[in-house]
Amino acid sequence: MGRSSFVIMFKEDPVSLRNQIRKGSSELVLLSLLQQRPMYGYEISQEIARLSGGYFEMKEGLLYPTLHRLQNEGLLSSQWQQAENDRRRKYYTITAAGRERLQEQSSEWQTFMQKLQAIINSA
Amino acid sequence: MGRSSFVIMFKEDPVSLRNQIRKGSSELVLLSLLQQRPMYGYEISQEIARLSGGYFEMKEGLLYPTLHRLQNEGLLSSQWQQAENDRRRKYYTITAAGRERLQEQSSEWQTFMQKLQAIINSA
DNA sequence: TTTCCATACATCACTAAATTAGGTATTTAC
DNA sequence: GTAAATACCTAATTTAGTGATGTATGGAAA
Repeated sequence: MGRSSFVIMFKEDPVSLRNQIRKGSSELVLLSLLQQRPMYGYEISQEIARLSGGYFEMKEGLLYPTLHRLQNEGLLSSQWQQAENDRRRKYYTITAAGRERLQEQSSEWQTFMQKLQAIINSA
Repeated sequence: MGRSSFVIMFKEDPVSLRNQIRKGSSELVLLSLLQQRPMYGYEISQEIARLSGGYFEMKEGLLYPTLHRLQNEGLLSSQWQQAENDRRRKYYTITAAGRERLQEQSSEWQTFMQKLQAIINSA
């Protein structure tokens, strides 16, 4: 915050639609990103922010447990790798089962959008 | 189940994308419906199922508490009414604040769709 | 040189939306 | 007469996501 002076701070509403409806999209987001190329956790979180122009951010407390779960379900595999600067990174790769799941999730997402739009536009 | 015989039952996956991502859309759905006309709880739950072709269903355990919360926040008001058949119905009407909130939620939903689509299509 | 930020992984207590399962009461259909 | 539909409601539980914290290394600035 630095020189936190006489400014009223607005804590971002934790129950905004954005925050609420995003729930459940984590799996789709992770599988989508990893379909492009293998990535490591920290990289993923940055890509999510970058691609959405800062709109989304997946916090570590959700990111890592979710990656572990997806690997556990056989949708991802992981390999430790050493970066040039000697930092350890765990790269996640999407599996065949993961690609299948992604297809399902994708079309489910399309349907969901249409159905919700139907309700919103029913006026 | 009735004559539960030799049939493998497929319990609907409770963690499908549909079920997961729907979380958080309740407020938007309710405000959208009530913008059209005042409705009572039971009617709302049927409209949601009808408009989405059975895709969505809002259970009572979510519907009623959410209606109460929205009324508490000043987004809805309610009036008891007697139907012809003498059944009591509690009609909910959207308030001015509710209409404002609906506009916010609507445009937030549009943004959310675009941003998520950007990630999905980033391949 | 030590202090701070960024990188990179991870877990844990908590919050709150949604589910499941119960309850009351009246009307309608078989 | 009893089962299903209508019509309201609440309480215990589950679980995705948040916030806080912890470990460790690398690089930049002071």
